[in-house]
Amino acid sequence: MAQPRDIIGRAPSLAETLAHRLREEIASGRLQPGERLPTEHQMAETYGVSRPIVREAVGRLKHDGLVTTRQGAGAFVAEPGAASTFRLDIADLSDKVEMRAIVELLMAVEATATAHAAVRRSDEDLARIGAQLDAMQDAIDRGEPGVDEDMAFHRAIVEATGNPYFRDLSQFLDHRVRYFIRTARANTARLGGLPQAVQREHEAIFGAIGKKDPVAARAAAEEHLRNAAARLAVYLTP
Amino acid sequence: MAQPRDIIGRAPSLAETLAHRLREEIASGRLQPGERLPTEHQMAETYGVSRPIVREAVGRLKHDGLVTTRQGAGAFVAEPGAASTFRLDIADLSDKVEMRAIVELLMAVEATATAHAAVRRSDEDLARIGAQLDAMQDAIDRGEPGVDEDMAFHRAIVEATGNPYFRDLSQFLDHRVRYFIRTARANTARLGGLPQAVQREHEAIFGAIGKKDPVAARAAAEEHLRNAAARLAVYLTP
DNA sequence: GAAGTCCTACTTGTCAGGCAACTTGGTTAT
DNA sequence: ATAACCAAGTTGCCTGACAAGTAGGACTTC
Repeated sequence: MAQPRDIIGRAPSLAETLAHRLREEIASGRLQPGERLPTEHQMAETYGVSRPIVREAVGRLKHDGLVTTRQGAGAFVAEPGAASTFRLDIADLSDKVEMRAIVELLMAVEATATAHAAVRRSDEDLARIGAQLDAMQDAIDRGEPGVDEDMAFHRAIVEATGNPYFRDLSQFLDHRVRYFIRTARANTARLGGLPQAVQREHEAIFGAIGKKDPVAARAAAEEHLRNAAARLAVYLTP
Repeated sequence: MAQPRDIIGRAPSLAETLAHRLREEIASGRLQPGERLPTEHQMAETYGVSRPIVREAVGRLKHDGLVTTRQGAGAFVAEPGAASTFRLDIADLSDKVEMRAIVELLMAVEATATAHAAVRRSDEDLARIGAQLDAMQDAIDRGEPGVDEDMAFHRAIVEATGNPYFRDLSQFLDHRVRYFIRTARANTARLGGLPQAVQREHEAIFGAIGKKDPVAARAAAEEHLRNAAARLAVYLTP
């Protein structure tokens, strides 16, 4: 079986490789929904691996909701939509186009989340957001970049939406973007650009949420993310 | 080891159960990033399962990017942000609140995608979208609900964004919502309500994209999804 | 005494074989 | 013809083992 390299250059396990192949078989439609997969013994033979490896690979697809297994009956590919995971594998971490696409998605989610937060936030939510804003200001005054405080500020906002899926997806994308930047350019700790500029944008967002103005909140969030993307761009290859 | 039931009532595999526990350990912070997990032998003993089961569980976390393993060294929990999958596990399929939260997220993604499509669409994109619109009309004329055509119409739009992440997430959420409705209420084939009403909303979206008007496109998409959510609500428990 | 080298215990990756639980389809008995 | 039954096949799980790689201590050498 072919042994492709992962993004770090390490050889993935046999199970990972086989899972990837099966995933492609399903995605391409060569394995139709409802169709039964070959038995574990057959797959073990055709791919030249042992049965535990096949089990591990099938287990991952099952984990992702792509197949279901019935003891004694076999493994069947699930219908599209049964998949319970959204996979965000980025080909080239340092590619500007890729990063722009991700940030664009983050912008859509977080801008809408901010608008929702403006409408639904309780006074306690607002207080929590304000506290994080102050914490960030304190960090800036101490001369720190305030990365953690920055993240906590945004987290407090998406928490205020009251929609756990918004919160989780937003956090996921946010972490992902920051992580990629960090690995692509390990030098800079200042992810958000000049802290003062970031803080002013944060204050605009906070103000809109305080006034319960969803349109202004969305606009402020979009402006903030647009600027953040522009600041990040300098770290990326053209 | 406790054997919880999954949403369908089947007992998940031991590996799935263990993976879930480890996932919680990480999410809760009891296992800090960079920290080493117990060895497979230790985990096998403490959880009362065999090593292959532990391997399968750890393999899934590795698959999701939550841990990394180094042969001879051990398994280490990755830093937040390294996770490459976004999980969308819904507790209660027929719960109105859950469904509303999901649809709200879908609305954010798809409305923004529609706005982007309006700005960036090529003439070929527009033609493809129009073709799907016509196909849906044909299906309606034949007295069919046109579910597949409906999905194809939306797919053509998100394709036109030129952003694969928008496309994939949109498709994922769309599939997910339709799937849940289908399983929660297996009776109805007409997911979208009256086809004529759906079609009129589709035409509004198409018109806005044709005029390259992002604001109108967003509004039309939001209107469409709001109505779709309202139509779905009758199938759900209060 | 300090530095470098080697070696051993440990950990993960993989394999082989086997038993239990379950499904399925055909066979047999009624 | 129908119902009960059985046997082959499949997944779920386990034990035991070996190979490959890591890490830390012991040993040698300067």
